[in-house]
Amino acid sequence: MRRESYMVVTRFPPSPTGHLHLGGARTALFNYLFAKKNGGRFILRFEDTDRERSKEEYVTSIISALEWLGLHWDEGPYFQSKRFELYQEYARRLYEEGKAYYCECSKDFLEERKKILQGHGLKPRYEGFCREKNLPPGPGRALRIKVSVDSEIVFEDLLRGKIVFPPDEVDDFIILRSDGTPTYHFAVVVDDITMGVTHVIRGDDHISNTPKQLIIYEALGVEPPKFAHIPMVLGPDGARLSKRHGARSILEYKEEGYLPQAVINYLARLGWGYGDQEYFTMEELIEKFDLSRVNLSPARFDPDKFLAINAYWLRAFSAEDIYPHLLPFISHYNLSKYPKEKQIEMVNSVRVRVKTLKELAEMIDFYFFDEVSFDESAKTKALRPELLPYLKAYMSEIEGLDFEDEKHLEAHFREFAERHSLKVKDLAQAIRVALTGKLISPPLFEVMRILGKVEVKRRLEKALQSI
RNA sequence: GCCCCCAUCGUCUAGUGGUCUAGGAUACUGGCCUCUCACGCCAGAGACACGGGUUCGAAUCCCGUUGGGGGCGCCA
Repeated sequence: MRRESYMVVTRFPPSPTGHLHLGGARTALFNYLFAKKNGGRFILRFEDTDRERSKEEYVTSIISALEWLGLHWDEGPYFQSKRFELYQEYARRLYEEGKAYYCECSKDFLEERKKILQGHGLKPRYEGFCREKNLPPGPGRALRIKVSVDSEIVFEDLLRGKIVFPPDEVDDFIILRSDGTPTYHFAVVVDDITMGVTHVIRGDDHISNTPKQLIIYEALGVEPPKFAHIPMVLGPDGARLSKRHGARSILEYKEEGYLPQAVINYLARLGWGYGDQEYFTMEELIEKFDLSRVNLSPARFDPDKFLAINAYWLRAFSAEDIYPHLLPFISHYNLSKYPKEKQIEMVNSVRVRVKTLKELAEMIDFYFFDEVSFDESAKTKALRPELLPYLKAYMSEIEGLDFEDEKHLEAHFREFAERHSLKVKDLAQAIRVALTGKLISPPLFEVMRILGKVEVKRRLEKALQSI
């Protein structure tokens, strides 16, 4: 019989007990990239065997985060909660083959034994009380796998090479809870087998779990997949990611004005490098991603660098590409005030000055004001009374200027300043505040051109009245 | 406590025994540019955790120490 042609299959198996955070997103990304790079399939599977903690809202939020990032799955989403019969079938097989047995030990009793063992400085483990009892299934009985390992447990990690565990590392652990639901390790293995997963790329916090899963593969008589344990993402303080920093939902970064491209780029560079290259599009990542270049040590999340990468993509993309992402941030502005081409020009003029879409939106808000709202300190600083006569003179002169021509506006402005022995800077700042309400704005003549002659005159007049 | 993983500038990394007086990015400092703020450009400061080996030669290989991370559930 001919074997089916070899195809790479990876999966991302979040448990819907929280939002998708940076660590999870990076695991998803690496699995996605590896699959795409090798022309394989990428599966999404929700590990929701813990019905207590699993929430529908997290399923929804994880899915939209993945979609926003552009991490499209080829199969799924599967839900373990809908596959219980399958796990029970596999478990029954092990039981019938004598590779698993029912255990009637109570949780309290087990808890007590654990404490005693720990008290003796031993690793807490199940001591096999029910192993030889030959108990049939029954209420309150959990199914344990019979573990008899007489040599070291070894597996070849794609990144780290051989990883060796002592023979007594694993005890007779539970694969089916007393309520008949599967435990994590068992469900994962059955799923990976039935879904044809060839490469398991996951956080290195799973290294210590791998022996258990290897034992299940062995009992089931199935060749295990290849494993690649990638280092975890740590918080800026080097501790585990917590709510305070990176454990925030990916969707929160979306709301703060990060581009999906920036998130992908930042995540890719956390624990992976490609020479001196810093910026990658998804296409480039798919082309260049390689497990052998994945770092082995945990990486800290650095908000500054993340921001810098976002700022880079804000500059690198065209204003047209950025615009759709910006829309949600400016939707409450009076957008009908300007045609889309002018809005695009606004984006163009400020995108090098901001680091997020949110900041971008804030920087162009003045264009849409009916009444300029002044920053008081800016006003006192720049709109000084002694400038009043000059501003009036300037206002009367702009009547004859071509506002479509920035160069023309600027030339006249400089000439005007010189004629009145004014510093260009002083006059510019005064007009800037008059038009925008702020000390910081896009280049003045660009602002004037986009605003148009009528609006500029109107705003100048208003400002002069208030001095 | 037991077991596992890891170790280059503050941070992310390049580096796979000689090309390393260790490169890039970010953050920081100074300068240039300049109508503001940015962008950009130039310059500066900043690291191979420590101790033993192996080798003619080690950031690169081995061992130990220290430090960091993770696992040890009828959670995932």
